[in-house]
Amino acid sequence: MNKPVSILEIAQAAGVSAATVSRVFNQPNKVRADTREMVISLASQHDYQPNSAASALRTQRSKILGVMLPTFGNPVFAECLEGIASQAAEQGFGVMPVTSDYDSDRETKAINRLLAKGVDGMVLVLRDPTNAPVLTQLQKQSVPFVLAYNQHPKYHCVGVDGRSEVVSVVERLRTLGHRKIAMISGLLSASDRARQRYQGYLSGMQSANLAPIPLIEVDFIASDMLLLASLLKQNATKRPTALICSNDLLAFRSLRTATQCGLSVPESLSVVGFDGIKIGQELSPMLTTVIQPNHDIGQWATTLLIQSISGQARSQNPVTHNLVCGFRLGETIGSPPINRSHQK
Amino acid sequence: MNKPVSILEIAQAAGVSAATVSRVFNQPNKVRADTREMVISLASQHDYQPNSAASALRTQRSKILGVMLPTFGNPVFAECLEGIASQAAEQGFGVMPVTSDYDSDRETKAINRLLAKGVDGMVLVLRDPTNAPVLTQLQKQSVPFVLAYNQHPKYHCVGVDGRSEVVSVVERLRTLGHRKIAMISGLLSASDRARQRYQGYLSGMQSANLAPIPLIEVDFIASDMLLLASLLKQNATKRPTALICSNDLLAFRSLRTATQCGLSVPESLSVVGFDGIKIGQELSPMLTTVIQPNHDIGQWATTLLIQSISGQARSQNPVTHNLVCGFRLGETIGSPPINRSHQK
DNA sequence: GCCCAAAATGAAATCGTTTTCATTGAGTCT
DNA sequence: AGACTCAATGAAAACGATTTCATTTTGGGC
Repeated sequence: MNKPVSILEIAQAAGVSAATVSRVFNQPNKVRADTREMVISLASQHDYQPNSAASALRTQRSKILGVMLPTFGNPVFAECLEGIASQAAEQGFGVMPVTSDYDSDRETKAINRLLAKGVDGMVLVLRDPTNAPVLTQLQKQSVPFVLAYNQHPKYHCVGVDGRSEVVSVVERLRTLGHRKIAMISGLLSASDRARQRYQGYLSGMQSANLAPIPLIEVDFIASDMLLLASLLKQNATKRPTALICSNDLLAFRSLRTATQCGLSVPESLSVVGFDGIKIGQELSPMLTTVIQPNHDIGQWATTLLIQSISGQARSQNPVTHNLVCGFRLGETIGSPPINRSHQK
Repeated sequence: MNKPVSILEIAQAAGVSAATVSRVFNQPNKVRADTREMVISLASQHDYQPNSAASALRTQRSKILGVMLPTFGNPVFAECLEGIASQAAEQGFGVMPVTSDYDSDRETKAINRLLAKGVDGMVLVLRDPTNAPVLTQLQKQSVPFVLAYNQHPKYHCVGVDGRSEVVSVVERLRTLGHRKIAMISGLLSASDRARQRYQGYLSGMQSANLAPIPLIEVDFIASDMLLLASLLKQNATKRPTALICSNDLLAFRSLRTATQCGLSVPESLSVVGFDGIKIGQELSPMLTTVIQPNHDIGQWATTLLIQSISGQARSQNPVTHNLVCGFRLGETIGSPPINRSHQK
């Protein structure tokens, strides 16, 4: 019903040209102080808001950032999105998120949807950046993007060094006395992060001089915790005394599986997660886990992205920021049970 | 580097006018089949994508929906957002979410940011729609919106009937033999949903002929579970045998508090949540809770919103959809402990 | 073969900004 | 006072689609 006021009406009311009004908002220092103030007060009186479509059309900038995440359901990405959105808002950008559900085809489609909406750039969390033809397409169209959580030498990346973090976890468990340390993960083929963390496990075990146990790889969708269950049901001399979980959600499942197998945590089994999602600290026992700075990852990725959009980037070269993780010493780890059968 | 192709170039390549190309995409039946096909193939050959800003400017429709949520961190809203985004995408809309962190001022600012970006309408989850002047502002500017989770007779709403759901919970507990049933909630002043659920508690207790216990009201931000703790530390004849939590996150905290007070769940205390967030079923004990159809709420709200944007709404009158909730019978409720001191 | 209605197409105006380029005016220096 | 510089402003041309209105085709009926 109410038509929004245009820049012309403000110009008319102020007795200046549209150009001047435009300058008041975009290059205020180019306008004499008194006219500037009059225009501003007039504009706010009339509730003037520059039409974003017109502005986008003229400047070829929508001031919208695309964001692609696997899902909003995992608090890791929800927290990250919060970081992205707040930083973007700070700088006058809006964000448009889409989800891929860990599926390559959907990733491509989702990115194309973002492209169709004319975003100025994107923050992407990919299933696996190694062979993602969509990235070269983006480069060809010269759409700026930053990868979050992923690692790739040729692109801007913001994340954590999952490998070394897991190495520390192994060390820590080793220090507590654990020698049979297992790892459980989602499908390695579905995530470069999972692979990275697994590398950390292998290399941590090696430097600790311990024999690695074959990875327990589960399809996250199906609730097949059977593998883990059968491992945990072995007798005490065979079964692992500690379990490193590739992510917190998996850790929750593992805790439940352990309980169902009659193992108490941390007395009979130590469990460590990876992600540091907040809910973990509300539970009993409180989850011990590596805390990723999800909010900061989002924030940094956004800052970097906006820089490369506005061409303020120091260099053209891809930049990788690995932020440091925290560690939450919860209630799910302890010393391994003493083994009466005293196997050397 | 690569400039995107415009409609003119396609028109030129096809030997037709821009108008025809436009029609091919917007009113295909108005174009002869053979020219239509030639244009389509040419367009896809050249990777033509209509410029969204130009289209938005001309049609005065951005095809973007604003979404305001309290936070992404609560899986309830994350799941809802997923529903919104998928439904929006289905209909060719993008979504632009912002968060208010349960703060009224931020709500207003967030909504203004959405307005500045030129969204076609909004899905809003408000702290409390009762006195939200921002809504009348939206009406005055005739920006369509739909409330999710909130209830208000004058606006479109999609949510659940929290009141009657809690009544059922009380009944259920009563059937199990509970008579001392308490409720814990976030600040009532901060959420109409919390009030609604509390009403359900009161009215459920009344029809069950039980004396209600004063509400345990906690500020969610501060981790003051002390009130609950002191209640639970009373002796067995005084303390409640069942606790209804106004939301799942609070239920997790309560479970932890109970454990810390030395009460086992469900043997000494039954706990019921409200929300049905997925993580609840991964835990031990699995949380018993009312399952809100979060995804569907988002989906419906979006459908309704798009209808009222495109003027297909059946009537002008505000519509309220209350979707039915499910119930997850987890492992946190049971019969109350037998009280030896046999108080009548 | 001709006429007419209906279908298909095109020319041009329009959406509301931003920005270039030209112009005016005010101040400075000799 | 005259010449010149620099700041402040305005007129008008984009940006790329959609849509109205006029014009051309097409096809049917006789």
